[in-house]
Amino acid sequence: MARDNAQRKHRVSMLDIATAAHVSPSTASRALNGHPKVSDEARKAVLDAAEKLGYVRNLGAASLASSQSNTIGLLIRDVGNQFYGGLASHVQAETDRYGFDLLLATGGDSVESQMRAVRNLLGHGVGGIIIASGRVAAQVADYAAKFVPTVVLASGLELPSLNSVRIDPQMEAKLAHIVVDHGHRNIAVTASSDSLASALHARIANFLTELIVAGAETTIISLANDDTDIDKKIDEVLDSGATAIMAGNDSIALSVLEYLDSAGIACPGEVSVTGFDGIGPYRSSLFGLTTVEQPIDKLAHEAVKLMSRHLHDESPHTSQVLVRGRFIEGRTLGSVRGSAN
Amino acid sequence: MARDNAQRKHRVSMLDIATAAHVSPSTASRALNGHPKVSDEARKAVLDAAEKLGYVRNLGAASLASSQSNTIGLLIRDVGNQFYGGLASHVQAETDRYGFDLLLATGGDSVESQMRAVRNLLGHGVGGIIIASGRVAAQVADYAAKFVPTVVLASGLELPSLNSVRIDPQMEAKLAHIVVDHGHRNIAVTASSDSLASALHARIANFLTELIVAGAETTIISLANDDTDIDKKIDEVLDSGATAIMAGNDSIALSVLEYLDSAGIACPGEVSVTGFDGIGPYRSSLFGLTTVEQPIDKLAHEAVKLMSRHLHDESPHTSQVLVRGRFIEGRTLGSVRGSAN
DNA sequence: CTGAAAGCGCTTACAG
DNA sequence: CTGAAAGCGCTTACAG
Repeated sequence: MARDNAQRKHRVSMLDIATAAHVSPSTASRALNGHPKVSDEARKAVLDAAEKLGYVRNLGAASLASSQSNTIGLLIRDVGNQFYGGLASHVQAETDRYGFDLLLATGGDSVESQMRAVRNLLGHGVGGIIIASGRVAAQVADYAAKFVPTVVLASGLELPSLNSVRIDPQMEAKLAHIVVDHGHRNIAVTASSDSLASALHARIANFLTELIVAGAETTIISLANDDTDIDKKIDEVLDSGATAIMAGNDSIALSVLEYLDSAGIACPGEVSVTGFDGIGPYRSSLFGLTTVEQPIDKLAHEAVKLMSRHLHDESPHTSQVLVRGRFIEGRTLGSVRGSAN
Repeated sequence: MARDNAQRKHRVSMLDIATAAHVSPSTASRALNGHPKVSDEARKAVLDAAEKLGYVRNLGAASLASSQSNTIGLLIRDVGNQFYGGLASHVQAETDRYGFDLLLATGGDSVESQMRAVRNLLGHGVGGIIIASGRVAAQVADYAAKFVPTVVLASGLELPSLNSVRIDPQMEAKLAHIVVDHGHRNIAVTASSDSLASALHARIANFLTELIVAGAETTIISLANDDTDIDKKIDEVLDSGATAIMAGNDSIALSVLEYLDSAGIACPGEVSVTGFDGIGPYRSSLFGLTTVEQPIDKLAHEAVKLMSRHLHDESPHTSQVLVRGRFIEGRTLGSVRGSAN
């Protein structure tokens, strides 16, 4: 209680507690790690001493000595992004359940910064890495996989050499199909000009494939990262006769809705809009956005489960897991005038 | 390129690169750390070898040996929360600028889980800890501060013994004042029944103080964490004559707006609503929410700056930094009928 | 400018 | 069940 406050220098070490508990460092270590072959006496003495002295285990030293690690790293592109932030939150919950410690690192948009983040995680001795980002370069994932078990989560990357967990592409096809079923035959799809945006690219590709197969005419709205030009581009596709806009995600859909609102263009009266992700405020009934909900809880669950298997078993084969999403019926998708619903 | 893929066991160590570069480990270490007193020859040889061999420095071992650390830890309650997620993202950007590595840990709602997160960070040898959470127990912050420099960010905690950075409470007062200026005299304020929600508590207290001083009548809407009962509570305060509801943050404000919308109660016609935070989709013109924008970029900037000072200087005194926010005029705050605006 | 040596805090065969 | 000892990968006075 009444301790000097400038004494944050000397951290109490395992040796300190071994001494206090009158046992050897070996026994202290074993007791602290819940090793079975320790007498109850010894265990209690050690645990009490640790508690009393406020011991904090030096994880770096521990994993150095054991060349094992109980902590897994999560590389996230941007926790400021509602979807990935939510995903991270669920991954946290899952690793908790499994008893792993979680270390998050965020890697910006460049390959370089992602590499740095991975190296940072690796440097801290994580036993495995989960990469949750719509913008991973395959090269970053490959690099990580060279060192520790790696699973790529909710990204567009799906190489046979990589473990991955993502939403079933069926959902993307299904959404496209639903739009067509509403009578739309001229449909604009937003695309990203960012080469790293693999999740978006994969999604758009799935949309387009389905639309084309269904015989719809498609237009692409190419968006840069912070596109301020979106208004003009929307006007253009509208002029060219598009009756629906399928946005790559809810955030983009929201930008579209905002523009339509400001321009006095009725939605879905004049043009329908769909999103993707279905997370947080984007789900608000006030928006009424027609979208697909990505099951971030299940995605996180599968990712950690897969990681756990790789950490424990020797199963050296990689796997690609798909989880189902859910269609959210909103008010922004309407039927084309004069068509059957 | 064509390496065996099962060989992820042996990581290349500094010794490997020292050998490859024909120098001693000492020199290798110095070269890698950018130590000035190394010949250009040696430095180049080492750096080349490191690059070629794909060296990843073991940060744990490094900080173990030097008892120093260049990485700082960020404890975040929930990155799934738009505000804290965004804040984390900015903190990341700032630590990058300063050349720190960042490790994130998320601590759930309980003191216990927060403690665990802090211990985890500490165990990984971080040199300092930033706690960004609206729900920190003072005890957690105190604990962290016992070991490393600690700054509490955007929380309600503001003890003289703790470094803190938060939005100027003036902004909270100002918002309350603006509401009164719109002629409202009977105002409901949402409050949280969660004892850990210090940021919310501080905010509510500031609202109430200002409202009471301004002579308004106030009612408190007490909300549990996942309150499903919010509808009834809103009805009650409306029945009792409230003409405005000041929500503790935008997310709560959104819930209120959704209910009003579903119940067909006009906003701001029959009742005005304000939020707080002003981040991301909550800022959408489609909501038109009247709120206050927290300057997360500045908050992050000040927090990291403060941390940096504590890491480098010896300045042992703690400081409390306040940054200004910005009032966002939306459409959800209206004037009371028959009052001056 | 460079190396040999000791040590950071832990774990883990190895021998009791 | 327990301890002495060696070693994990690094850094840093200390002596050249």
